[in-house]
Amino acid sequence: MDNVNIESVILFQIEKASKTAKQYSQREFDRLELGITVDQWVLLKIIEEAGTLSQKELAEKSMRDPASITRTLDILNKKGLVSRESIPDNRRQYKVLLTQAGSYFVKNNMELITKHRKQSINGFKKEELENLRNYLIRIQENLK
Amino acid sequence: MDNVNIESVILFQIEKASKTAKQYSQREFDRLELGITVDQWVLLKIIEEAGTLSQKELAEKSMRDPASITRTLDILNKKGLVSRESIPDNRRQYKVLLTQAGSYFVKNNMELITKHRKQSINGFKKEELENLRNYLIRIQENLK
DNA sequence: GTTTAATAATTGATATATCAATTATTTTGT
DNA sequence: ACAAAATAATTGATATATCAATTATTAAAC
Repeated sequence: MDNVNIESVILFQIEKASKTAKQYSQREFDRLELGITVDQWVLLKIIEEAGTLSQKELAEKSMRDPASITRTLDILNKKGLVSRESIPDNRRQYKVLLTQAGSYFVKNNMELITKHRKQSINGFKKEELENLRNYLIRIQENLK
Repeated sequence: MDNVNIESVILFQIEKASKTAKQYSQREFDRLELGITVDQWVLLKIIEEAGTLSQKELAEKSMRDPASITRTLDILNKKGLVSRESIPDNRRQYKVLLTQAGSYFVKNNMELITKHRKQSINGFKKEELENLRNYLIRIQENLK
């Protein structure tokens, strides 16, 4: 019987888990008055790890629309957390990077984020985590 | 070392899998000109399964904001797929239900959706699926 | 039984996402 | 070298999401 209850559909559970996690983090962000959204945090973290990267790369890594990246970077730039630097031999793209304030911001809040991450996988055995990671990647492979 | 690469963070992979799946389905919806979004489909499916339910229940089951449900139902109502019926002894909420056209719509497209679901878990053993489901539910429990 | 509190749905304001079109620049093909 | 195609970022139009406030109704507390 194909027509199963939607609650039993894996993709539905993935979406629920994703929403639950985002809402959980955003509540904490708001409570601590960090002044940014979870999606903005993800961009900051990706930039920090890359050191510097183009907006196109940022869009790919975060799986978001380039237009949306432009606007979010404008917001983060107004907050003084990121900047765009011109590239000498390439006037078509920028190097996106963290400002010093942005760098501090990520460092200062990393602990909170780590706490969230740990909370999300509380009670998981190492092997279970490996399995889960593997499953999620396989699903993405199946759908690309 | 806490400050791991974001790609290795489970929550990040969950979000990526979620986005990948939604984009995959939406591309197909658009290609087949179904005229609805994936999120709208989810509401239709929840309503179909429930038979009838209130908007509050619909918001809970879909993990969305009641305001957003109101507006999406307006859209689905304009498309002729859902209706709101008044409840005799309760003038504060409605019974949301599918119209006949909505009911046909769900039936007619269920096969496509089932194909997507199967594609997403292609190559998974039964046991792996059970594990994955279990992991996702545990993560949600951890974050509520 | 009447006031107060809680609830369901809606609306307005604002934020963000997405698509298509546009601009500026760089790369490719001939 | 030059025209055509491709690319990166931006902008405008539109859709949707979210929060807070509002309205209408029902349940509760006294």
